[in-house]
Amino acid sequence: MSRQGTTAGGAGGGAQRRATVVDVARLAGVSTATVSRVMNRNYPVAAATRERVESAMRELGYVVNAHARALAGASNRTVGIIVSELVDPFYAYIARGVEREASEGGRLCLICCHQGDPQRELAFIELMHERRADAVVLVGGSVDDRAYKAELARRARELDAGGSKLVLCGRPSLGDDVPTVGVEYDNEGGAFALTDHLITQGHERILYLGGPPGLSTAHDRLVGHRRALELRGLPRDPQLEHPGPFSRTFGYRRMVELLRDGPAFTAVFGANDNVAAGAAQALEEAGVRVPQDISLVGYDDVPVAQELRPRLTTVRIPLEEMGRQAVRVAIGGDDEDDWRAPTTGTLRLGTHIVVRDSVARAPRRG
Amino acid sequence: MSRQGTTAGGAGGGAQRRATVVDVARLAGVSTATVSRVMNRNYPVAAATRERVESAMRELGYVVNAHARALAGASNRTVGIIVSELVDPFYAYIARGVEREASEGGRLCLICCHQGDPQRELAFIELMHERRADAVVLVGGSVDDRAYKAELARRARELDAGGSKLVLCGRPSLGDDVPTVGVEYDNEGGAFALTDHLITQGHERILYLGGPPGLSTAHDRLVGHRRALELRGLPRDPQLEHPGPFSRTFGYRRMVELLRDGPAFTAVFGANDNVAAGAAQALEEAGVRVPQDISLVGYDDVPVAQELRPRLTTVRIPLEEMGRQAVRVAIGGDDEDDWRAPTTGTLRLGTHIVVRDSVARAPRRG
DNA sequence: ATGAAAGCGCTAACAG
DNA sequence: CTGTTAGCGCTTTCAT
Repeated sequence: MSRQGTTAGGAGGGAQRRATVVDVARLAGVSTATVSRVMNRNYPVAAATRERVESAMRELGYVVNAHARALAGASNRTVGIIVSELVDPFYAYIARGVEREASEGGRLCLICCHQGDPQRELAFIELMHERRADAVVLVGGSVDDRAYKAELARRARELDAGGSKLVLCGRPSLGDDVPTVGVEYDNEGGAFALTDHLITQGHERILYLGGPPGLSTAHDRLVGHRRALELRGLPRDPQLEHPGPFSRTFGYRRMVELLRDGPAFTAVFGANDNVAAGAAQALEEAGVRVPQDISLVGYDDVPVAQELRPRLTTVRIPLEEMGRQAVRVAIGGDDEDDWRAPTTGTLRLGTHIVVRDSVARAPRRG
Repeated sequence: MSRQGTTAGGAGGGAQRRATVVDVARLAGVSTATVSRVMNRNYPVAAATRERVESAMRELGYVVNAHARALAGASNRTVGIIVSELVDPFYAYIARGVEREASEGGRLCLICCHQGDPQRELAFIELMHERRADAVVLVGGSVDDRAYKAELARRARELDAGGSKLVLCGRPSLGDDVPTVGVEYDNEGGAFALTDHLITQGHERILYLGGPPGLSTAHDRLVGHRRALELRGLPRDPQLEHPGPFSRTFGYRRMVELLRDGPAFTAVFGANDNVAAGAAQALEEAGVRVPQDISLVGYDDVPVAQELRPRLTTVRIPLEEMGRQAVRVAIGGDDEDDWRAPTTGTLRLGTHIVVRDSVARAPRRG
């Protein structure tokens, strides 16, 4: 394992001193200002000089220090994304939108997963603020807790005071007096449409499964569901509402229990596709046919919806687009002058039902 | 839109001057050194003083500037992840491992997707180097191109010279003289085992579908497949090998074509689960039963493998664990002294077949 | 077209 | 226990 520092750049392993502008300047026989100018191409430099500087940089293996650069004034070209779980397609697609939009704007993304813990979420916002991210995108529903919201508002103000923006992506605003921007989609309306679709097919007893109580997304969907019931004059039976995690596992387990000793129903509304997928598995294992015996719907239209057999009827959300808009709405109106960028603007994206094969007319009542 | 610095921190919208250590120090009536000490808790400070400083920080809405901190010496506590696609579960699970391990070590992750473009990948490595990431994790197979590899080696050396590490996660080493660390799993062996499993079940004509030619992962899997064939004395029919993207779409389309006018076969080996999922759909639509008529296997054991009906027999890779090890192997032996951390160590993780329901004995030959 | 020098905000010796 | 001070590497006026 012998090693002999032959190459410029050092012999590896330790933290040798990296080349700096000063080194480059010296080697090229110019001033540091000139080096800076050739890097940033924002000022005329003689071709010959540029040539020498660039070759010096190459020879030294020079790589500019982004921290020094950020400190000296330039934006650090970073946007932060905070999600609860990276492997969940719902978040993954939004994150992809954020990443692509950021990347196209020459920015890099800081990402982190709080795994459903509001405290971690808050801590991550702080970390990204320390890094002076141009924007911090908070993805997904938020918990309904007074102290938490107050803390969030405080962070939003701090961020704003420094010229950054807190972006609420898929969650309600914190109030007009809190400087945030947002990108939303319609949870209430989508759920309403879905339940209405079910009712139209003759379903009157619809099992509602999943959605953490206290999470904004879950709350809105449930409200939409109830509104549809009400509008059609159907009773709301608490026995049919089963809040819980947005997870496949929950959908599966609860469905198994309910199949064993639950109330009667002809359709199942999974609060998201994951829950519906879990329910589908339980139904399958119990020998219940979808949609002949029981109809099933989900929400989000993530890939699993098309993977399921029968394919799942669900609500499509423009996930990736939301991610893109999140950074656009935060960055777009921020460096362009102070062009009256709405400090508290909220963009609302549309959703729509995707009818596939998991819903049929309700069986004749016994 | 008048603004009147009423609140500490300003009234929002623009880039007000943020509070700095100097401001805090002044307000608390101490020196900046003391402020630094209370923040870092790395040096004794009188309780009363600390109290005053902390309250000053609160009052000013002070948030430390990570760039200044990084510049002044401390590590910036960042690890970079470079994947080709965030929403692909293969990458998502590895990324999750990286993120969790990093997060547990108090680090934040920079992430980016090159979408299969080696040039973008290289560019991102540079960007992360500029940010002085402690480690840059390159995830997934690499293209077999001389110039590309040389460039990668150069970047690895630069990174190493600065005390960072390039981590090769799921791709071959660049050679003993290139300072990288790596975490691998066995592509060749897993494919060998899978094909052998198929042969044991009486299959002699196995269609091999997908895997971009020139991508290391794809190459190794194909080699394993061929070796199993050879070892059992089965002929290798070029007609049965159909390289292509690692995508569901490719699996579907090519399967459709092959079903129409391809050679005879009794089993399909999808180079990964995505391809297998696509093939499964084509098979289903063509009325071909799996596994009675045709057996099907995949690789990776991502969630879709369990979603498919019948459930897919595949090879399990410890995806998340690979991600965790990637940062461990890069960070672990780096700040602990210069404890002869192997500069070019490669960790190899095990894989194993997961037998589910998509393989049956080959139908009697007609 | 190029150079000199003043910071950016923080940490880390080194003194008290 | 606390203050002073010298950088860290880069950008950016202001000169030349």
